[in-house]
Amino acid sequence: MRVATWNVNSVRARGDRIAAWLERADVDVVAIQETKCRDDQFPESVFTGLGYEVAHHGLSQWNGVAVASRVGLTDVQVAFPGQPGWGDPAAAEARAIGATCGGVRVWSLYVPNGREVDDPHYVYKLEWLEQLRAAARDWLAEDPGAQIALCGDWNVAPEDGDVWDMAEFEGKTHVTKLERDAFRAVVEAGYTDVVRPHAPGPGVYTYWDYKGLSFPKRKGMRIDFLLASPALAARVSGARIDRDERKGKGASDHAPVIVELA
DNA sequence: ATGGTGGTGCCACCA
Repeated sequence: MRVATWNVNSVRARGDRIAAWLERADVDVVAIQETKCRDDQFPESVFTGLGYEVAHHGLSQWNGVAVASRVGLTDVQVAFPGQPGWGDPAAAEARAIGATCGGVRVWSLYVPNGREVDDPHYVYKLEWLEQLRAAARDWLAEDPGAQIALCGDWNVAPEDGDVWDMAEFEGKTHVTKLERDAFRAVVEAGYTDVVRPHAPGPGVYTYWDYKGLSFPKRKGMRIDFLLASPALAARVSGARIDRDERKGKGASDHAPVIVELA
């Protein structure tokens, strides 16, 4: 079985490209982030036309997450328990959806960006990661043998080698100690980054800004991860970042990340 | 040498 995570940066602007990638990559399950649409705008046929079932959660033109699967899709859950909200009054944004696919509990997660270190969105980001950690810890406490995949755009570069130049990130988000601590806390709750051993850095990225020719200049960041519970991590036989999908006209600014399960 | 979205016809917001 093959499971992927991909921030598509608009499912409507990239329907053809997503369909072509699904055919090429031959994945069984894909967790998608940044669909940038409401449920009533979601182009289901992109997925159903290729034999996938799909569950989407989108509330506006911002955020939006989905899980598509051709190995079954049941027990769809929108938001994780305790997921923090944003706004006044605080309301959960469309940043998390879970579904069981082929025996694996798949979560598609879009961690808040944080914007600037002195921005309220940064505090929100840290709280969001902390509550995700608590929820993920509880899932494993309930069933230590559960196969759980925490897939998504984490908006954190956990290691210095996960950005092209640490000097350029002085005082910036994605690399601060608090963000890295929050990410590591999820790992320490029992969830392993199963891609890094198969795609070691430094200089191995999943995201390249559209601005300033970042991709050809190899100025990227590794911020998309698939973290696996112990029972799922034990099944991982390979993983790769599909850097080629970042090439050409109409690409998302994120590359898909693919994990192979035995 | 940025791109997506939505409300308006270029600009604001988000990344």
